[in-house]
Amino acid sequence: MDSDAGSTSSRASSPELVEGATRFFSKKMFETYKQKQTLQSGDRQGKTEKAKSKRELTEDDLHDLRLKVNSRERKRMHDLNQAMDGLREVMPYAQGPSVRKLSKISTLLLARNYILMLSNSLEEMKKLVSDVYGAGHPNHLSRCASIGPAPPQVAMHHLTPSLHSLMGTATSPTSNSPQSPPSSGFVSFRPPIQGLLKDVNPSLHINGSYRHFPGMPCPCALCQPLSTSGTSISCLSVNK
DNA sequence: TAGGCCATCTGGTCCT
DNA sequence: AGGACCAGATGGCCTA
Repeated sequence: MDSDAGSTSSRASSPELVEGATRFFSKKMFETYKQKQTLQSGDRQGKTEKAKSKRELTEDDLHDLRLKVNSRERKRMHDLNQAMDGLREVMPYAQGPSVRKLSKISTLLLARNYILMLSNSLEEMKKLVSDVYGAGHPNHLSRCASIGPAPPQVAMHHLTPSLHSLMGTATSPTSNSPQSPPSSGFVSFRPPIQGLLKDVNPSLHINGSYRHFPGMPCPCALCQPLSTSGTSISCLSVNK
């Protein structure tokens, strides 16, 4: 039997199962399967070489074949679920043992909206950067723009409201806009910013090795807002 | 208890 | 021929 046949599932939902090596194959299903095989082999008698070779399979061979196919299919679905978990991990929503995980459909819909939101934010930031750099600060441009666009933090202020509007139900599970995923999995909203920024060392930018993340504010001193009031776009303006 | 979600089995189809 | 992919069927678990 395939080594994967013993892989665990988060749910024990199988019907009555045969013991031991055939534990993933229900007795009822196997009986049904045997009956079908008998009928089919009778119907197709002499039709094709393929059918003939199948008829020659013993009951045990058919059973083993079925187990093998089932095992592969289980493994395929487990891989798919792993990928789905990987997607959940990078989605901006509350995660933890006390939080019900997103359903598959919610995960996919949220991922779609998240990608759309990021694309929109990126476009907005590109516009802002081009506007600002159009009347640019020569010194700042020489240090930051050559590495890549250092998005103004004003864009980040737009980010969270955009996410909330796109996800709709993140904080108010009763509303359901067409853009919003089903509300069942949502408890609260966790912006992804902290996680993306946590490994960034602000000092790196000064010596030119800081890597700008698309959509992320530059943490270097040059790019910090001058004050906490108003928009931080001033860090990129010629007035700085 | 109904409905949502899920895991699993299964047969068909397509691809290598 | 064997494997991957897909969709339908089935039944279990959980929640409102």
